[in-house]
Amino acid sequence: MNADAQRGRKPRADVQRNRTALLETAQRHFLRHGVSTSLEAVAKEAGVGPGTLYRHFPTREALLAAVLQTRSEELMSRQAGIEQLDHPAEALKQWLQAMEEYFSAYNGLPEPLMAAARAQEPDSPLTIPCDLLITATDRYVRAAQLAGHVRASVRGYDLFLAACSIAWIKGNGTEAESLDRLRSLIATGYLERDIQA
Amino acid sequence: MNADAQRGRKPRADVQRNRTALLETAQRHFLRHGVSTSLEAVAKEAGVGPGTLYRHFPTREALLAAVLQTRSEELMSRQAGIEQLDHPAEALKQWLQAMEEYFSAYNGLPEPLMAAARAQEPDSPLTIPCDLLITATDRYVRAAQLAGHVRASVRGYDLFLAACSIAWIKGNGTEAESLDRLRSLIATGYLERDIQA
DNA sequence: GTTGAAACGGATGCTGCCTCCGTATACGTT
DNA sequence: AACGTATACGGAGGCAGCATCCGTTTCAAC
Repeated sequence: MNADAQRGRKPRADVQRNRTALLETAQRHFLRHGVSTSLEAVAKEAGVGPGTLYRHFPTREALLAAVLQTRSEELMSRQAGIEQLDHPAEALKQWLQAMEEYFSAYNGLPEPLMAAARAQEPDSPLTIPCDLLITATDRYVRAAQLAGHVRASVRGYDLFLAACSIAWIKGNGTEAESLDRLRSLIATGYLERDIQA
Repeated sequence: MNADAQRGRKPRADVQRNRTALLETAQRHFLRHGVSTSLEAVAKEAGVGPGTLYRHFPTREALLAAVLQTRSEELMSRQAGIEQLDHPAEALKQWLQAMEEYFSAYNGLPEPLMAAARAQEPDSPLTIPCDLLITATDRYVRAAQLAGHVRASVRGYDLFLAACSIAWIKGNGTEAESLDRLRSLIATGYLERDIQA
C-alpha cells in the first residue's frame, strides 16, 4: 500500500479482502488445531490458492504474527489498567497472568515465541512483539524491586521465560491444580521473603 | 523372542542385528537432529527399509523409548549415588539436576515426555519411564519435607514439571545465565525459608 | 537340501510445504 | 465504455516425510 500510495495508485480491493479472509480463517484454525495447522487448509477454506497465502504471509510465523496483532492490542489495553495499580507486586502478578493467557491463546504458540525471543536480529516477525513483552515485564519487575517486593537478582526476562513455560505446560494438558502449585512456587521464588503472605 | 523361546525356536539373527543397527543410528540422529528427525533417513542409514523400522518400532515414540533405555539406566545408577547423601535437600537438588540433563539429551525430548506424563493409561511407551521419574522425584521431595527443608505444599510432580520445562527452555537456545537464574528462582520457591542460604 | 515360518524392503499412496508462471482482475486512462 | 497495464491470483508441480502392504528373501529346523 505504501508503494501504491507513492505511485498514486489505489490499492486493489481484492488484496485487502483476501488478507482479512486469510487472517480470520487462520485465527480459527490456530484456535482449533494449534499453530501447526495446515496452511493449505487455511488457504482453501479462505477461498484462495496457496500462492496467495504465501504472497501475503511468506512464512507461518508471519501469518502467526499478523493474527497475534489483535491479541497484542488487547494485552496492551490490559496493560493500561494494570499500570494504575498502587501495589507493584500485585501489578507484576497480574501482568504475568496476562502474559500467560496471551501465550496460551493457541496450542503450540510458546515454541515460536521462545525461538523469536532469543534472536536479537529480528529474523522473525515475532521478535519485535516478544521484545516488547520482555521490556514491559522488566519494567514491572524493576518497579516492584524499588518497592522492596521482589528479589534483586530477578530479571524481567526470567519471568518472561517462566510465564512462557507455564503456558507451554498448560498447552500440554496438565491439570489446573499442578499449574496453580507451579505458579505459586515461582511466585515464592521471585518475591522478597518478608512480603510473602 | 518370547514367542520364539516358547515355541522352542531360536530367534533369527537378522532381527537382533537390525534392531541394534536401528537403535544406534537413531541415537545418532536424535543427537544431531533432535527427536523429530526423519525416520526414513534413520532406516536408510541403518541399511534397512522403512518397513523394517516400523515393524521393530511401530511409532516414533516406541523408537525413542528404546533409545532412551540406555540413558534411563545411567540415570538409575546415578540415583544410587544420590540416595547415599545425608542432606535430603542436597539429594533433591542433585536429582533435579540429573533429571534436567536426562530431559536435555535430545532436542525436542521434553515435548513427548510431557505428553506421556499426563496419560495414565500407558498409551505411550514413554509413560512408564515418566511415571518412574515422577515417583522417584516424589520420594526425594517427601524425604526433604520430613527434614523440614522443603515446603509442605510441594509435590514431586511439580518439580518434575519444573525440570522438564527448564530442559525445554534450554533446548530452545536460551543462554546459560538466564537458566541459572531460573533454576535458583525455582529452588527458592520450593525450599523452606529458614533453610535458604 | 528342503521346507515353512518369519522378517525384509521398497513400491505405493497420502499429506503438507512452497514456488513458479500463465491467467485473471482491478484500476487508471482515453 | 473500452482499453492497457500493473498487480494479484491460483493451481499445477516438485519435493520430503509418513506409514502400509505384500511379493520376495532369509533364516533355522529337520
